[in-house]
Amino acid sequence: MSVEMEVRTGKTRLRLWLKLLKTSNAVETALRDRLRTEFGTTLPRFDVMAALARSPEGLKMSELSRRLRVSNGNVTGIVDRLETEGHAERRAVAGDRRAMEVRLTGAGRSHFDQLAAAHETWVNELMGAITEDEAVRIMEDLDIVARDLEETK
Amino acid sequence: MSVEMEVRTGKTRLRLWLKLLKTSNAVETALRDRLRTEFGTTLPRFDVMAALARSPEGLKMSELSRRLRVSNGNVTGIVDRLETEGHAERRAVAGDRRAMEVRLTGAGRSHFDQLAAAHETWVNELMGAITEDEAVRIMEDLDIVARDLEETK
DNA sequence: TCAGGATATTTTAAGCTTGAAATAACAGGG
DNA sequence: CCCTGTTATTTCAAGCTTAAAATATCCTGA
Repeated sequence: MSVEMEVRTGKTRLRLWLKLLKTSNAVETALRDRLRTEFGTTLPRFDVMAALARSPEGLKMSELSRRLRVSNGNVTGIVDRLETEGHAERRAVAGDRRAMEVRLTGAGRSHFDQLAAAHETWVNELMGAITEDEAVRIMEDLDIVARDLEETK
Repeated sequence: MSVEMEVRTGKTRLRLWLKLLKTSNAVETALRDRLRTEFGTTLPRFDVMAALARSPEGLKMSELSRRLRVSNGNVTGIVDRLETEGHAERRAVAGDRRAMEVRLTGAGRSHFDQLAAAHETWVNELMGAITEDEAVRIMEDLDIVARDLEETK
């Protein structure tokens, strides 16, 4: 590859990254706004509830932290708020006094079901411009980026 | 389109969104970490410096806020820190006592040049898996999503 | 001129985020 | 049984982020 080509490739990737960032921030902001105005909640709380909804038997704080790829201290604060709202609860883990198991309450579960339905509708609407084939193609590309990143780390 | 197709399309778009979010968060985290460990700075400060670097004549706070699409109050805090570091400075605007013009200092400019070079290298490395053609294709798709979003808003 | 609306910026309160330090409890070897 | 290293969680300090309120200034039409 010529020097000129390398330079162009470089700039193209930088441009791609900037557009990727801008678009995903814009979509994320739209979702955040709707969660806030229509349901009075936040994306982090939604993410935690989604993880809990997938594990009705409950998850330990550290497991939640690992799955969501956020710090332990972060999860503490978000679960605190969910607990205050009555959407989640902590319970002691039998046989390990260090650990706490978190699960959705009944109210949390029905609240989440509403959120999840609205969320899926919004995403379909926001990403409506992308065809099924393109979506698959892009996901394959992103998979490689994500895998490279995982390996490097 | 059949009901089954619609359902599948929906799930594909949701999956695409989740992957898009995950990948861009992962890339962003990698960039953040490197800015922190190698240069002791942050992505928001880098973004502000990048905007200032493009306008050597200076930018008003509100103009900075508009270009970066972040709140006014946010810009206030970031510029405060850049100023403390000696990388940016505020100056009164002739003829409008409400406004402040921000610009990079000499030190800020040379610091930014280093950051920008490293940043471009990192992005090339992180996005290396994507070919030039694919990059162009994805950018076109994302453009439509971004444009739809802009219109809706 | 001056009242009222618009504009520029900062302040404030609340929440999210991290990395690092602090607590507490567990588990295994000696 | 105790020492030591590990694991689970919380606390802390700092920074980013927003929306909304507060300040200060500008501008325009009556």
